[in-house]
Amino acid sequence: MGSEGVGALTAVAGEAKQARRRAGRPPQALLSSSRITRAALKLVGQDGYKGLTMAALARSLNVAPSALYNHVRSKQDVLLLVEDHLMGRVDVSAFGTRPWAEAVCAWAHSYRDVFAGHLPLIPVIALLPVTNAPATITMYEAVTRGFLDAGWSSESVIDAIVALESFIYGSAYDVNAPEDIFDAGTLAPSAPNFSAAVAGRGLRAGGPVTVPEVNAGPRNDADAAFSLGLNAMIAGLAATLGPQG
Amino acid sequence: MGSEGVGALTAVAGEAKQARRRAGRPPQALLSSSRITRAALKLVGQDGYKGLTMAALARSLNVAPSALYNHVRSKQDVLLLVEDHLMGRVDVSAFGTRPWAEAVCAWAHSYRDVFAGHLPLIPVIALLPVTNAPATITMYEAVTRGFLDAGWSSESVIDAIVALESFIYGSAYDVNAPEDIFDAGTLAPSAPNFSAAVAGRGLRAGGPVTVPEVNAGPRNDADAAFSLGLNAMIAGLAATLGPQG
DNA sequence: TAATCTAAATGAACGGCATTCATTTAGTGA
DNA sequence: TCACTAAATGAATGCCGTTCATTTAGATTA
Repeated sequence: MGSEGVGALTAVAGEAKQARRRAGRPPQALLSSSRITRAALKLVGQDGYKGLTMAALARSLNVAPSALYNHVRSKQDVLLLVEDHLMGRVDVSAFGTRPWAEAVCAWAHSYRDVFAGHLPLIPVIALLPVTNAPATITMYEAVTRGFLDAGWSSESVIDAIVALESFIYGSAYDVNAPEDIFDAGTLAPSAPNFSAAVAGRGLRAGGPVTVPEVNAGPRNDADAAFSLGLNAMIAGLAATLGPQG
Repeated sequence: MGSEGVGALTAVAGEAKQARRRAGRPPQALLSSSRITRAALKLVGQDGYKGLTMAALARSLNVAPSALYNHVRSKQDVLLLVEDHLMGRVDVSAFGTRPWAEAVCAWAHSYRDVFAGHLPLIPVIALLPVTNAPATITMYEAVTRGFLDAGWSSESVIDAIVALESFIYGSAYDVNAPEDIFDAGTLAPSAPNFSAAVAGRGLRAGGPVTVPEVNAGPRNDADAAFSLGLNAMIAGLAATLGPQG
């Protein structure tokens, strides 16, 4: 019964070449939402989202593709599962322990960093209702509390959060932009100011590529633009809050 | 020769049921980048991006799907063509005629409005190099000039533009979010502050759904969040600019 | 306990998709 | 005139998400 029945017909050493399971409901359920979520996340970690296909997901769970549809209505459902799981990794701990501006800053950075590695989920977050996405709702609750505690009115919190989120989503894309995204190529002469500004970008303290270090993972420009925009928006929002409560 | 050869075998009245063209290079080229772009745009206007397939595109141009690949390397190329065309619709005219903050505001609104109807292009804009996207480069040049004229340094313009663009992309998604995106459903009790704030959203001057009018096209909440965030970021950026030039 | 219902698996399809390739034809330059 | 290249057709490929009939096992009910 509990023997897991991993019997290969002729168990060749090592290679987990599973025996073909015969049709019909198995004694122990092979699939569940959380198993599917974990497998999907693992697949994405290996091959990215191009590797996340229903067939590959099924194979990684040692199951026929059609079996997935007993637990999930569509591939979108899988994406929603993954999205909600990842939302649990967004750090909201600064709300309640740090002042509002700092907390927003920490939350936003964490949020962006989590989803910069999961761009195909952004349309899912931005467009799908949060119903049945418990971790997502938990995150929103924590952030809302942080805003209310800082003096925000109930009527304007959501707009402020949405504005910040919009910026975060766009910034997550930017993290994945190639280094030469603003390379005008042969058309550079027709856009002299722009080209010069692109060339002069990152002439910041610390230099551009002067210090290779370990090459700093993602692009450094993206971080600079993110910090600039985030600080600006936080300051601007704080100013909005000030006069009228 | 120049007769266009639209000869149906038995020309039944009206219905443009084209005769099958025989294989081989036609006397007059049937395709070009601009024809492909226009056809793609028309298709998208009719059926949205789900309707934009290479097969449908070919059919609308009265051509075999494989013929497209003589003018375009991939479907991504088609998307890039469309993207660059649309970028020409983004209004940059306020730069040079209005003060910086106003110009940025007008540009950002126009930018968001154009691409809110073309969400699948956002990954294309955000991730693909601008090389060979002349209208896009032209847009950036105008915006860069506007920033430089307002006193921005060449080293920080691009970061500021990228920050604003990130916000714009995210906001374009938000325009398309369903009304009930923040509906927590059965989990609402577990997130009381959030749920209350969602319910209290849009209790602004003018009311929420009090005045149906023509139902105002896209969601009103999206506009409120966009304005709030945009004004905040513009104010914050202007403050950054002030002290250090 | 027997009969029925439902949950969860298989495996064979399906239609749609982007893309490739061999082939054909027409213009172009040596 | 002859090669070369550009631009079309049409058949084929492989992948992908999804559906459906079928099978088996557990759960519920008579």
